[in-house]
Amino acid sequence: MSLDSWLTQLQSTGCRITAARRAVTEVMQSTERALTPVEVYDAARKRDPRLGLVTVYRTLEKLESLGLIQRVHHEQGCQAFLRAGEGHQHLLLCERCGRAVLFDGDDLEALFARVGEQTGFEIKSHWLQLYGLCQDCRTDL
Amino acid sequence: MSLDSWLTQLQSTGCRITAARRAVTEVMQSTERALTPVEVYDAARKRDPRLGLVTVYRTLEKLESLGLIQRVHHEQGCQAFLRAGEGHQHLLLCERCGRAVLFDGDDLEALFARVGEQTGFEIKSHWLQLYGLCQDCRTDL
DNA sequence: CTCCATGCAAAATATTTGCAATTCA
DNA sequence: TGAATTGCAAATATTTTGCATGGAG
Repeated sequence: MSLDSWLTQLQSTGCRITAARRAVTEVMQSTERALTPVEVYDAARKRDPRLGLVTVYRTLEKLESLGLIQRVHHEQGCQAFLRAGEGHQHLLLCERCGRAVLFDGDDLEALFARVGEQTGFEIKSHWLQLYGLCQDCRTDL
Repeated sequence: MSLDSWLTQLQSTGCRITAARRAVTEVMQSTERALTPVEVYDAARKRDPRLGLVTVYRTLEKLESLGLIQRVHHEQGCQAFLRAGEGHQHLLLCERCGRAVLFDGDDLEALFARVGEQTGFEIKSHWLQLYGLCQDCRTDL
């Protein structure tokens, strides 16, 4: 997914393309790690120095509602955002460097069926995140 | 796990058993839903009207560090707490009434092995929550 | 009697809202 | 041009900290 694709999607929902949105979008598009609003703010100000933190919040909200970015949940906090996966993808996060990787998790259906049966619940959605050490950090210790 | 068991565990780490801790513990022990600090505060004040919100925060922190309660993550927020599962248990939450159920998730090992192999990560831990409708809410719609 | 624990008030964070000025289309 | 967007300041919400008092052991 390219920058233009994200901007086009923003535009197609009636948004105008501004310097602020372009800066935030570029940052979120290119990061390997989940970023907090303030981190996005700091990074995006290098592209658009007039950018305000409030606009970062508003733009992140917009990108999230379009499904282009997702919130990443962590022990230490749940304010960080990352580009979203496509389809049934889940997050794998490096505990040391923060790098995030998406992986497919199609083979969870059997588990859901079993749990649904055992509990009487109708399973609607799920949420899975894995934590570990990425290849670089493993060899780097 | 009984109330006394939780209090004993608190005591064994050097904590004194006070009215405040007893009230918060009783609330967390008996709830079917994840509760925010303020919800705990409101419920626990019925048992100990002099209780302050700050003490609720401090007691929840203590219970969490003992592994007796866990934080529950939600789209709407991640401040709610619930009793913790034992062993490899995960959360199943009803989207309508909030009821929480724990289920075993031992059969995720194969998935982790596959993902580890594909990504080069050494998987250390994971985090899974399911969402759906509980039996009551299904028939109740 | 001795500390640990408490509640209050205030500080520190994090996020949202109101609004006049700006700017994209 | 005109409505959407912005940044600022201020309001809210959430969580943490300092400190004098109170209470468990």
